[in-house]
Amino acid sequence: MALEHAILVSLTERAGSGYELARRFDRSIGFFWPATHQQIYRVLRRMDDAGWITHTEIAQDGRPDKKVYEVSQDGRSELTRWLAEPVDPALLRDGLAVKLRGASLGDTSAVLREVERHRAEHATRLETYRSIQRRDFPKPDKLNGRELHQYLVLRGGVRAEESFLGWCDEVIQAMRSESTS
Amino acid sequence: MALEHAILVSLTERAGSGYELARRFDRSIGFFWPATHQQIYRVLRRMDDAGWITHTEIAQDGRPDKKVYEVSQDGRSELTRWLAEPVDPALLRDGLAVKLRGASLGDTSAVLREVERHRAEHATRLETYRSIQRRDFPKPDKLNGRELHQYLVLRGGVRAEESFLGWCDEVIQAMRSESTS
DNA sequence: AGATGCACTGCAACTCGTTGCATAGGTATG
DNA sequence: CATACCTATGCAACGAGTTGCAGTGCATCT
Repeated sequence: MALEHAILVSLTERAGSGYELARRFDRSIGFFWPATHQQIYRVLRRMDDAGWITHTEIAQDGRPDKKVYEVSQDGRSELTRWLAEPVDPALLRDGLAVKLRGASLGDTSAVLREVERHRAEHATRLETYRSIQRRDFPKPDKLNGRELHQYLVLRGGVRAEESFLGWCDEVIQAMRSESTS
Repeated sequence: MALEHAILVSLTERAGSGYELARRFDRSIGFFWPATHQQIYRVLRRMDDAGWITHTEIAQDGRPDKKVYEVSQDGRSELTRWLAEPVDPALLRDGLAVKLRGASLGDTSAVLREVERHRAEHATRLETYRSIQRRDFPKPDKLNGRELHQYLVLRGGVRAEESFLGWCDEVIQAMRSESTS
């Protein structure tokens, strides 16, 4: 019961087709709530049936018609209702931690290489978030309302990636000095 | 394809019944790979069918018989195979971030209270991890092998919760000073 | 000319994960 | 004495999420 709400938030900011939503998820809200185009299409249909959104078919030449969705009054009510309701705190679910815990039952150096690979991946994501921050929020002190909230969400991403990165470094260092001792 | 492996890691450390595994998940490995008893029972059966584990039925009086599972040779091979294979870096999936992004479409102060609630929850988890660290790993410099790896996993939990906590504080501060300006 | 890729929607089949319930005797709490 | 929780396993039903495939037509690369 939450992809619905992520879509409502995104569609309230701007109407769009399923495809456009999927692109947006790849670039922004999906950093914190990942979803594939398949999930999005299915949920859009369900939301349409429930009356939370309406669509307008737009004929295009050269490519298939698209359905542009908008949030209805019912959808807006549902969104405000949900905003006032508690959500579960984010749970970690990290395969790398499981591997690390089992590392001594297999090839420890392969696990170490895996940690190094994850380190690189997290560094890339961190750089992505930081460049968005530089581009869209150069003066964070001046923000308020929706822009402030978007900035704060991005800060969460930056902090999470910094934390992962620091952890990878700690693990790499500990495992290296162990194997040479 | 990963709860299997978390179970293999846990069962390799010690044999146990489905119920015991579910308790263990609540207290340790499940911090990084949550699972309910239902999931665990179902996956145990599948793993048993695949020959990765074997079970011994143990009659008990006063309570139902239990099946104690052990990792087989095939299970050990599967585990080492998996350890050498890449896993996807952990994805965030945080309902609070979605709410924050939509905060200005509803009751902003309700969202702020929600952030405060999450802050308290993360502080509790952090204290849990820290007390495990104090109890089980008072001298982290001396560790190696399996114990070192367990310690490092716990460090990941500590870092993640510290990061969430810091984020909550940043959000709370920014939202409070906005509403009074 | 042929291959690849993008824009756009969607079906089908599957696994993963959650929730509610059932059973059954035990022990602890009020 | 009643209520509730603990141990222990499991079914049934549902919703969430993934993967593979399919079709159309234009644009771009080789």
